[in-house]
Amino acid sequence: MRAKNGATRPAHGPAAEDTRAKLLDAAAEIFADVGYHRATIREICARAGVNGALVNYHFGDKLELYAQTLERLVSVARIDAVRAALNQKAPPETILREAIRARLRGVAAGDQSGWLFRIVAHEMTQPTPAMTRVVNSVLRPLYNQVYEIAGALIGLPAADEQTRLCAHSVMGQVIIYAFAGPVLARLWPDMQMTPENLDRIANHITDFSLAYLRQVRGAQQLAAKAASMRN
Amino acid sequence: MRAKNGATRPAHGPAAEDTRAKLLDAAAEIFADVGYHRATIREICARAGVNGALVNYHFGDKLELYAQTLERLVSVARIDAVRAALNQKAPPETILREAIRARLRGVAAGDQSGWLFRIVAHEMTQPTPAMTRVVNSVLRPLYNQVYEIAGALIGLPAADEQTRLCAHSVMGQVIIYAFAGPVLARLWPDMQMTPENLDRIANHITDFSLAYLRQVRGAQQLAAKAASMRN
Amino acid sequence: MRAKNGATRPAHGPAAEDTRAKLLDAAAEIFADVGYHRATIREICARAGVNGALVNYHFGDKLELYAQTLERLVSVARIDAVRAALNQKAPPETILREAIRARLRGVAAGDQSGWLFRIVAHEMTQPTPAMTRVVNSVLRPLYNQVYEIAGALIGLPAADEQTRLCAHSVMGQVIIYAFAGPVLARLWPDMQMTPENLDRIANHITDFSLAYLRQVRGAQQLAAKAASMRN
Amino acid sequence: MRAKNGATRPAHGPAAEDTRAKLLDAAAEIFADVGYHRATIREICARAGVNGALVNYHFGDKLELYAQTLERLVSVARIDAVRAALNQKAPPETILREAIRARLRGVAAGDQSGWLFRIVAHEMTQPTPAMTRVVNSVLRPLYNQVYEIAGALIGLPAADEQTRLCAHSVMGQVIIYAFAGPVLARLWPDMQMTPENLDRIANHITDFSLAYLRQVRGAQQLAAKAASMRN
DNA sequence: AATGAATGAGCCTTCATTCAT
DNA sequence: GATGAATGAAGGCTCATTCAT
Repeated sequence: MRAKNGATRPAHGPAAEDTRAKLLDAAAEIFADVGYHRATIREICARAGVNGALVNYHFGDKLELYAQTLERLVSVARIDAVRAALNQKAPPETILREAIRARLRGVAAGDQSGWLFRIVAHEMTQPTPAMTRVVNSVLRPLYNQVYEIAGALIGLPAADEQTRLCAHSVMGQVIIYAFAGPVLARLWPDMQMTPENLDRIANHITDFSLAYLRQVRGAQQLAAKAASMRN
Repeated sequence: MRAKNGATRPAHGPAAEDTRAKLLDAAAEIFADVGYHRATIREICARAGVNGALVNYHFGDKLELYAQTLERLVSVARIDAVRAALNQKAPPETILREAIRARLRGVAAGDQSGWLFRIVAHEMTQPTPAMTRVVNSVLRPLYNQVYEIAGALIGLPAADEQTRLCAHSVMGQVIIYAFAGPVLARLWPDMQMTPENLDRIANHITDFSLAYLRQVRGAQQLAAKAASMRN
Repeated sequence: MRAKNGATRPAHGPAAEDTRAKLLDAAAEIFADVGYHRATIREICARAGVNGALVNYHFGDKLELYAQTLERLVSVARIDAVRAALNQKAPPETILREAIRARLRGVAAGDQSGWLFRIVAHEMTQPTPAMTRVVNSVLRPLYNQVYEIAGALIGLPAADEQTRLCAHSVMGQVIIYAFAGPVLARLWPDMQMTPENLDRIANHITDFSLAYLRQVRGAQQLAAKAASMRN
Repeated sequence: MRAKNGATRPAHGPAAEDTRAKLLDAAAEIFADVGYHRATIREICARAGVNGALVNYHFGDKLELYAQTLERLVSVARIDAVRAALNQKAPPETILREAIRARLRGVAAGDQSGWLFRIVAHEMTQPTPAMTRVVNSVLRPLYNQVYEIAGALIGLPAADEQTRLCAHSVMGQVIIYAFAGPVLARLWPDMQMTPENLDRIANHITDFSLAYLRQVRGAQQLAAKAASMRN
């Protein structure tokens, strides 16, 4: 009835599902707090209020718990993203602004919405054996999404190097708030992470980025026109 | 003979000073690599080539070693910064470009130049009890420096909120490369962190940032002129 | 509903009997493979294809499962032995050769025929609390059988000390192959335990033993004749 | 200062050597008793009267402690063997008798002399990752020694298959007493393992074996003579 | 009769720290 | 000043066993 490799999970009843959910919740919170390596199974079980051997019973080992915690957060995030994408026939600049705002809000909220992002932050400085999975299932989709938006804004393919550099510039501005929660709070005490302030930050990041993106788009259009006139 | 809190250190001669230096060097390298929590005293002593009990003898405990490692890196960095500032009568745009380039190079270099920055990156995701000291002695000066440059570029005081937001935007773009070494390598395999590529990235970040900064400066100058005309 | 000591077993119908049988089969195989201590209930249940709690339900604990596994193997072996004895009006030398051959084949065969012998081998180096039962129900009958054969061959009572020593000599030669599977394979790689080689080994052991046994019988007969002449 | 792989041992002072010796003694006794897998570091340290983390400090891990325990026992045994071989200009039959007697005495003695043999017995039924080392350093020399004696007795090379089978027959008779200590005691309570009884057993095994060995030698000599006459 | 779930003890190992010389 | 040795507290994991349906 082990679950190693995630290959064969126990057929589980409602009671087990409840315990698993409690564990995954507690794990997500603690992994987001201190990362994979510093998180202890004991503490996760304690926070979940269950016996310390149940991680092994339900997930096989710590790494599998971590992986499934990630998967769960990813699937939740994906659902949110889809829902968000549905009503986005808006122009790409608006999409960018909304995406940045949404991400920042998630970061600051103590709840589930920011956990994934903070876990990724830990994974970046302290890679785990699950790094490949994290990259493929979390980071790559996230980056691809930003590549698309950036590409649309500057009129270049998503795979273009300039597109990527722009995407990284946008991501970097956002990610720093995901990383640096407690540190920023001490460094910058007069800037509480209230919803209002977060919105101002989000707007700033958007404006900051658009200044360059529009400039590139303009140059791009000029070059395209010149090329078409030459033909 | 304990040294906790730096209060009472063992009386020391030149031999002790040498050992301390070796330990601080080794510690800086390892703390930069894996952060405070994953670093082990054993490995630090091994790399320093000294007995495993000497950290406790000279520094009292691991945390104090960490703190003094930071202090040392900070003082070195300060000296470098001062030296760098001396021959910088250059325009602020050039200073910005050079600062970004230097920071990025330090990140990728295995040597001392990036250690402090990488330790700060770890501290952001995994704060230690020394966080306050890190913030005050490392991050605040670093940010102040960037505030100054950004303020000069946009024609606003360093303490202005918009100046700060701009500084954070610049920092964020740089910091992501300090964090994400192994992850970025997997995510973006065709972009090796060679010196050439790093320079291209540095230039991109500078251009990306300047687009907005110049725009703000322009608006600022217009507003100032309008204000002066009104008077 | 506990079954410790075999005293109070759960009342059972045919379904239960089937489960018990599957468990006893799986247990025999695994106990023969790795012995009592290294065998895990989980693996036994997995091989039996039943729920992991059923060992405790049907047998109370691991030790009782072990004991009943032994009892079952013993009773099977006894039936076989009786059947074998029926068509053995052969001379004792032939019986000895056949017995040795059968035992050796059982040792190498993955099947049921060698399980009991291999469990006894484990019990010898790693006695369990069931040792007394093993000795009384398995080893003593086995040895008695060999005592009889040896006694018949040398013309002395089964209980005679010399008979016993001879029996041990025969047993020892056979048992080493029951023990030492993997080790012998590494020590003596060119001697694969194929059926042909096992038969050669069996014949060697028989010849080796008969050389002494016949010699004793000869001396015995001489002594008897001398004694009868004296009377 | 770790000792993993046995490659780099700490340079150690007398105090450490004492602790190591206590640990190796306790380990040998317990490994001989219950084998590698069932032995616990806790119990070994308890019997040695030292802290439970010292196995790790001095040996790195349990397996390395096991390996060094073996090495030590082997070297002691080798010294004894050499000493024994020195005054053996005796005929091979005498050597055989003495070898068997010595081995049996070691088996029954509660002391160091039998530990190695009993550990090997465990290794045979429960191979450890150190099996290769055990085979090469303990079993192979032991077997080679017996091969030599057996070859000398029957006039065939040590590597001949018949020589090997004979050697195994001799070994098997001895080994059973090494294996089966507690079991034999219960099976055969009237045969206490007193020195006198052990000597009688040793003599029996020798006589039992010589009966066949002499017979083979005789046949061998006849065959050789016949061959030489034909030429 | 059976099952999934839960439990607690125990094991090996790692680590920062302390002791004695 | 420095060293080897020693210590105790966790940490992850396994296992036999028990509980509640």
